[in-house]
Amino acid sequence: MRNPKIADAFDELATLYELDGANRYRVLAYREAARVIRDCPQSVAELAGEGRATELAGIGETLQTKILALIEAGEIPASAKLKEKLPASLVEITQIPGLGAKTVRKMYDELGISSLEELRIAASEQRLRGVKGLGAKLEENVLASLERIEAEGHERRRLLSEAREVAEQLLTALRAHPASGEVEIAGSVRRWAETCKDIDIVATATDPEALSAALLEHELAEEQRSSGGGGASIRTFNDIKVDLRIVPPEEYGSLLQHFTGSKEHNVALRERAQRMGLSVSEHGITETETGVVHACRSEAEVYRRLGLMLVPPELRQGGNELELAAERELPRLVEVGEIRGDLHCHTTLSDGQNSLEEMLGAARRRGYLYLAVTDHSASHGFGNDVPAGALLDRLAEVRELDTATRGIKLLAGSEVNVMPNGSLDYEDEVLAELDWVIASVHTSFQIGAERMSERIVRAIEHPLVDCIGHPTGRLLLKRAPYELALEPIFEAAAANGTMIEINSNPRRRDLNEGNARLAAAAGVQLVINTDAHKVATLDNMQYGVATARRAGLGPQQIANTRTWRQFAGLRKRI
DNA sequence: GCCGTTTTCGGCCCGACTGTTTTCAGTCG
Repeated sequence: MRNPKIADAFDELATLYELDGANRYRVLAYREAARVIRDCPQSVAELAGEGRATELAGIGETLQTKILALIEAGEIPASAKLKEKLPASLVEITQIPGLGAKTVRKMYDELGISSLEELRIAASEQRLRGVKGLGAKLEENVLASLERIEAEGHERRRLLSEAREVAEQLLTALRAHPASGEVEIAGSVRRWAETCKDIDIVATATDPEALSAALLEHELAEEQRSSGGGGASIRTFNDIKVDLRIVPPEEYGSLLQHFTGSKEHNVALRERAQRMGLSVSEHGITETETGVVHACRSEAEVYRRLGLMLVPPELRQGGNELELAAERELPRLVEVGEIRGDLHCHTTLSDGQNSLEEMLGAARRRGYLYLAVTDHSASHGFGNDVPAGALLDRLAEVRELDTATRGIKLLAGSEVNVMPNGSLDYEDEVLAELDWVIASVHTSFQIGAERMSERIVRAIEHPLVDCIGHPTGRLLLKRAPYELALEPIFEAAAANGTMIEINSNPRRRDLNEGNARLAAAAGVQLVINTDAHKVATLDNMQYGVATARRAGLGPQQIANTRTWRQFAGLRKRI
């Protein structure tokens, strides 16, 4: 059983307990456990089988027993028992914004509401206001939420790239406004998370009303949600919610820290503060004993007062970053400016939109020292296949262009398909002519973890394969990774000197941060590539670098921060 | 239910907002 399924079961159990009126800290414990299980890079089912799930923070003997029961019986006995008492469909009602377990339980006890449809009818018949504490406004909100849920399914997340585009435009506009002081993006966008729900911006201003107005009047704003001296809120034309919060300069650091999150990071930060006799909020740091409040102008001050190094936003994940910050051992993270070359891109030869010359010119303008052009291979579908003959023609073209170009080395490469049995779709004699070979899986995703891992390991062991492309095949918000075991893959890659890619396409981010961290720890050389299909998407490098930063990786762990000469020294073939 | 610079019991992050109240519980980020 995979981790997300176990995590979902505990989330459901947490809500059931909450509906049952259990101790809130017990509920919290189940929710925390669900999060830990979801984020765990190893199979929690296997850990529990070995009696080692208790090594995870937040999982004790009781939860381990429940995990084993879940795997054995398909359901946690405690959940089954609660579902005899309460309809399981109440859980789904708590998903509606504004309706927590307490309210849902009350509506069930007093009105017998146990499904979304019953809720809709009761709200439209204005029967909810008969319950003490519920009123007309709630009925209105419930109906609006139900309508939205019907229209767009559950709450819509979007790719970071989509939100960043909007966030950066707004940031530029707000910073240019005469009333603005400090302006910064906060939230998941600032942490470079894979997906996000909304955009948070925090600011100081000489005239807060005027700065709020600037957001409301921005050309991207479709709906003005609210406004005032404390900030403003809009919805953009592409339906992204944006919150601007404005505070006095002396509280700016505290506010920025607070709204950058993550939630898990802030919880850990506050727990640490409490042990020091301090209390952290978005207004400042309070000495519990004296009540003295220290408002913080900068984020650095927030962390300094807690005895910590400034934690880069990408690392604020609620992992071990605070311990590292306390020991002054936070890693020095790789930066976009340190990337010296891109080793995965496409041209019009396969499915790209720009020519070889155009891609080379763009790479050169970026200041790269090398570029590998890696069009798809012989068996690639969609009419974008490149027969061996065409590849050899391209090779000659690359050699000629490389000789004629100063300042950047152009490499002849290919992104070859790894067939289901692990073989490649060009003959070795053809591959041997190339400077750089990426092997990727593009077909037959459903062959099971074991066969998929063997397939990729075989490609890794091929002497002419330099690198594995987008290793897990996931597409964010679209397609789950295919089933595979990464441990043997990382082990084989380290042993064979085959590099592994962090694909920077914002829909891929593959490897993801957790797996990139594990790969680096296993001694694998990582390469950050864009997989660009046109000149503009060479800019996606920032997303791959963000994933590496979130994995805590520095330039020494990323092979393409090297010059080409240094890079060549890391390769298995010279 | 978990966990230990509070160490096997007694705590467990904080404040704003909303809608409903007339002093606050519930929800959310």
